[in-house]
Amino acid sequence: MTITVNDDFDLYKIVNSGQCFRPAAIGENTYRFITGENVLIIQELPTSELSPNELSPSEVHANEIPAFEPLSSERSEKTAVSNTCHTFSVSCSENDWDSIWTPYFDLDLNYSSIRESVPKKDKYMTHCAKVGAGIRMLRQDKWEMLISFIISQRKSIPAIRSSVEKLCKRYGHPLCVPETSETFETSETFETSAASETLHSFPTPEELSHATEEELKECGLGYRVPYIYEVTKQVNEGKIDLITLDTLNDDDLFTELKKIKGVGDKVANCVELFGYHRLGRAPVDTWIAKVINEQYGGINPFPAYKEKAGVLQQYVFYTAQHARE
DNA sequence: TGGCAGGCCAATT
DNA sequence: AATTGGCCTGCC
Repeated sequence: MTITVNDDFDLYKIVNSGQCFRPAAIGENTYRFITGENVLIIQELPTSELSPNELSPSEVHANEIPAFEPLSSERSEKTAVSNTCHTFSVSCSENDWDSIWTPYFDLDLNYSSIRESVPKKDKYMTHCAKVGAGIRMLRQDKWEMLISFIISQRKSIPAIRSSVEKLCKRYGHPLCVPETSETFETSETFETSAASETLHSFPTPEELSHATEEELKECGLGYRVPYIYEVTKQVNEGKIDLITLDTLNDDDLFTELKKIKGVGDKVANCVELFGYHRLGRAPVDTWIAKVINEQYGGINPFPAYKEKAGVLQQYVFYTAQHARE
């Protein structure tokens, strides 16, 4: 079926914003998302027309702003408009779109107004909001975020993806993948990467408890193995209840998450932002630290943005990662 | 080819 | 409280 979105919504940027590790591009303007037992294939359709007062793609990325270039040819020029009406073909029912995917993509929150609320005097933030427009804060699974971001330390994004996929393949269970051949055009470049193999869920705590420490090492987890092993045991024994933790305020949740072995400031903030949807959290990693030093004289600008900090952090992170000097 | 990657922990001041 | 070395592994 076809759906429309009247707010910032850019699948390429979402997939490449660092907040998620499993969603992927599987074809021309076509992406696959997974949450729980559900798999979504979503394809952006060409925009029919722009309203007169909307900016055209070339205007959006013009000016003397450092050139923003897509990482690869996966992305066609036509889809670069982020702040207009988008049409998508989706593989799910209307009911599933409303009850599962609308919350997942956080479509009830107006992101363009967050973007536009950035004061002009914060020039760098304004620039990043423009470059990152279209990113949304996915409401992802708490357990998956906790494990994924414990794994993420001292790893590059491709390495994180690789480890997470190994965990899914070995300990998750098979998922039903929507049929794509009729509704969606799949280009040859992507077919081999995703379409051929069966897709697995992210392992539940129970499923992951079947892994021995020796087996976890084979997933490329290195020194993080005891962290993963320990937290899995604690969750299964009920010593950690990720759902109940959601009743805590941001600071108390932070304190509790940091009690977990292998979870420091950065990971705790990531779990809060991506797993608990605490949008006031702005994790400081090496990229953001660099920006704070080079653009803000060493003073972290995010806390002042209160409940918008997390969204803006994603814009900045995306910009920093994709900037070409 | 080796340095480094989206850190954290423990030991040391 | 602040600083520092060590750590598994894979990617560029």
